[in-house]
Amino acid sequence: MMEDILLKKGLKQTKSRLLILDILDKADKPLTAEEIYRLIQNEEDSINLSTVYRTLEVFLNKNIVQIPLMKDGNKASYILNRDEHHHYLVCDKCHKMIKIDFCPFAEFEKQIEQLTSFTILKHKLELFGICPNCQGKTK
Amino acid sequence: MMEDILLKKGLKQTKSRLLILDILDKADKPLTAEEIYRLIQNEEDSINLSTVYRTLEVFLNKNIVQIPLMKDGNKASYILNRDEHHHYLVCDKCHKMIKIDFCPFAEFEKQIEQLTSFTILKHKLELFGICPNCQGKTK
DNA sequence: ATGCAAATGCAAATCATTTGCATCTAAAAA
DNA sequence: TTTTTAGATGCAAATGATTTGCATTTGCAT
Repeated sequence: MMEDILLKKGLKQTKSRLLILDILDKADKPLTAEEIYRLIQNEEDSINLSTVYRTLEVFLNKNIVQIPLMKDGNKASYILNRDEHHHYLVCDKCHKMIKIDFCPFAEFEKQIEQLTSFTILKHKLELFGICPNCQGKTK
Repeated sequence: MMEDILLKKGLKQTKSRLLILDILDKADKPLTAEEIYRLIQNEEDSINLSTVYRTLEVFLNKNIVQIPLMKDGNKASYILNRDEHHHYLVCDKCHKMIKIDFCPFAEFEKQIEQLTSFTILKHKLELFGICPNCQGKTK
């Protein structure tokens, strides 16, 4: 389960880390540091916002989380690193976000490696469009 | 040419705008506001950093520029919106950045539209890896 | 040439994120 | 189990990117 990951990565098991892992595990969308902080406050527990930032930084270095996109283009948002690979599609009007469970870039990456001699480690893809609800609306 | 774009978009022709357009036109990599500001200072001309930000915001709204990626994950960087479509590959070690001139996303886009009922307007793809020079180096 | 809306410079404000430092705590050592 | 200590946390202040208020200037339509 989720808690074991701290042991596996050689990290101390602290209240903050367990809370943040739990929040991320339950989330189905990327969350910003601020959002994680607020969600933890909602559960009567309380940890400091800098602790959230510091914890996320540790998790990032240990590959426990990743930042698939910048919310509103300016806030890092985090998801747990699961084995699945997916991307997000965001509505330009209402900002609704949905997960896209497949990705056509595996093939592409090989081509790029041959072309550039880089070793490709990862990619970030963000999709933007208009959701069904907002289509037809003026603005 | 480049200058006409202001007329076409119904924007006043000012020194700042022309300078910024010129810098972006000559650039072969995305530039941050700060970088544009510095490059303009180097050419003996001088405009204010807030003007750079305000100008880029106007250009963004008029689709004259786009932000293909966040430099170092935290600074918006801008390129001119040309008709070509491309992406960038960044070395995780030395941060060298190269342009990738093709993108297999067109077919994928249709599938996503059918799957989600969204209308896809654009996508951002960032590639990360290790460049030939840095391969084999320890850190 | 004139007038005005829009653009600019400058300084201060804002917002996300980071950091210094004193204190606390998980987990290794005794 | 108690002791020890490196690492984690809280709090407040600092930082860095970006935005904004306001007085002044400038492009361009009349």
